[in-house]
Amino acid sequence: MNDLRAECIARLQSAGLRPSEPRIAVLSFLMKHRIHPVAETIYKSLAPEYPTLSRTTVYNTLKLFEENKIVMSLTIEDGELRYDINTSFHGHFKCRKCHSVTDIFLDDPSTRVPLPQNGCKVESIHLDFYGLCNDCQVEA
Amino acid sequence: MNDLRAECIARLQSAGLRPSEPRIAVLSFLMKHRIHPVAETIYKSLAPEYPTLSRTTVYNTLKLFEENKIVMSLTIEDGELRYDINTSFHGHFKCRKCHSVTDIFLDDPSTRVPLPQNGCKVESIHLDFYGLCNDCQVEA
DNA sequence: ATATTGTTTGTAGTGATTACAAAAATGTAG
DNA sequence: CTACATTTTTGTAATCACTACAAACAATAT
Repeated sequence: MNDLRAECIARLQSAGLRPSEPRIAVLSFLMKHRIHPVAETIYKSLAPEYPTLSRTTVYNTLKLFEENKIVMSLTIEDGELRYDINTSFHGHFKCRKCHSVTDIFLDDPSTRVPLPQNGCKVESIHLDFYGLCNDCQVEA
Repeated sequence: MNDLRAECIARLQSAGLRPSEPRIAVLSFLMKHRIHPVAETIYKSLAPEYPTLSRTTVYNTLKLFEENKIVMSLTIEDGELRYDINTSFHGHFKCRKCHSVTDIFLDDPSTRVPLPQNGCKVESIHLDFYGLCNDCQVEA
């Protein structure tokens, strides 16, 4: 179980960030639970184990991670900023019933996602799908 | 200039909505200015001509339009819900400098956008590009 | 040890959106 | 036309995610 912790520490250090307890905790959560959580989810999950942890710290830490390319943020739906530990290009699917967000991996995204042909300089791409996930189709 | 007004009225009626003045005004704005505006932009723009118009009415009207498939909403960036009068599938480009949002049309989206292969039922797709638009590259 | 810098915390604020209930407008039945 | 019902609009207050800020705390350097 300390493999994860050690990996998080190494990852923080190689990004030039001090491996403080809150940072390790947030990063561990993201590594362990690949659910594209919002800040509040992380805070609620960590609060019991880290009683002094502040909501603000979670927000700050996530922003710091994003600036340092440790995570990327997702704006799949308005009013909730989600975070993804996987920074390589892939799509996302959000279920309108259970609200879960899952990764959609594409074999060769560079050839399959059409790019704008109007001369603008594309720096990042978001591909989001909405609908009903496997589980929710059954009960729908 | 009354062509637009007449068209808006017809469009509202065919959606089963009463063509009230605020509804015509909001719809006309969306038809005329294809800038994917947020509610506030529409409100600020219409307020001078319709002094009694309420911000709430703009929000309500946009939500009503969306429910009736007259517009679609875009969550390109968190904290701002934009509205698009073009409900057919196309992508969007948002410039990080001037914040403008432009349409990206794709020749044959169904064949070019990769779909999830995991059995989930896709009901809508959002394809968003971020970067520098033509104009902003020059001054960058 | 002390100064300096970096990190965390709690509170208060912001800004977009929504809830709600009253007021106004519109439609309908007698 | 008039009275009543329904729909639409309005303004205020509330909500919710997020951020600003400054104090408290921790780590590191001199």
